[in-house]
Amino acid sequence: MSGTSPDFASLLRGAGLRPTRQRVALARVLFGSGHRHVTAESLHAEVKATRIPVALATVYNALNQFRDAGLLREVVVAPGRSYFDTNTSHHHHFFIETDGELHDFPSDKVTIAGLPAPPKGTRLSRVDVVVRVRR
Amino acid sequence: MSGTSPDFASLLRGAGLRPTRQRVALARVLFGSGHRHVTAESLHAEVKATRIPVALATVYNALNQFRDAGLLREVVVAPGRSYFDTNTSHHHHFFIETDGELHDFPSDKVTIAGLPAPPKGTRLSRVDVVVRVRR
DNA sequence: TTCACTTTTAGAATTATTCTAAATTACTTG
DNA sequence: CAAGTAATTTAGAATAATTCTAAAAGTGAA
Ligand SMILES: [Mn+2]
Ligand SMILES: [Mn+2]
Ligand SMILES: [Zn+2]
Ligand SMILES: [Zn+2]
Repeated sequence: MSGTSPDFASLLRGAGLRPTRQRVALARVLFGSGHRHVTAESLHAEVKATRIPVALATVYNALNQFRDAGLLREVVVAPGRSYFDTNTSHHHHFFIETDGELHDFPSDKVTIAGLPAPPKGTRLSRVDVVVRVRR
Repeated sequence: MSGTSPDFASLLRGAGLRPTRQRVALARVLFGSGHRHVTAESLHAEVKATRIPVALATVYNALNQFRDAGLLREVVVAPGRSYFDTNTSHHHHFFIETDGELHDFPSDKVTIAGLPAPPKGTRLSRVDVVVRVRR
């Protein structure tokens, strides 16, 4: 039978990370369903609800490692908190300022024309578009 | 004779803020020359160098007040620190990730087409474009 | 001048995040 | 499988940015 449940251990190994109990639990929550935007705190709460013990420091460690491995990207839209995004493909965001929610929107319909060239001695890293809205 | 030095007291009064010694000193540094992107720490250092005593808490207070009054806008591009921008007109930013520098670029040459409509029940607040580059 | 507010300030508090050093766990090898 | 070693987790301390508190100082109206 073909695998219906994704293999998080392999995902982690492929990223050069040992598939420990807590990394697998975190990966399951992060990558088990559709794309997610989480904070360290929110992810910590979700995984604890899963009855697997994880320290908040481990969540921070894992998020940083997952990001460094390219499994996540970090999005900074509000002062004082980082969001981690399971959607690593090219896309942009709505940020609902009134309640701190982030929503994706695809970049393929969006055209940005007329961007100036990067300053001398620099290479383009990424173009972020954040559409801020309020209720 | 026509005033060659801008009148920061009036600027502050016009914003509904008393022109105290420290607010005037802060305004002078912020608005006395071309557009600036400062952090609370960097502004604090600059004003202290001017021999006017200011507490860091006062700098935070003033930056928040100036922003609320529309004299500044706040820009969040990196986790854990806020930049305050004296350019309140519509424009976008280069962010040099390797050294934390922010540079303006005018929005009038930039065209963003195909943005989806704001989610139901929300109003557009602002569209931020950040071009991230590294050395 | 006086007086009622505002503002400033030092230092404590808060929040998000990272660090430390010790305990535990994962993988390798025998 | 049993060790051994290196990687990981963890509780709690430490840091960094920012806000709060309550008391002292300053501002401007009268
Ligand atoms: Mn980080
Ligand atoms: Mn703020
Ligand atoms: Zn996203
Ligand atoms: Zn700017």
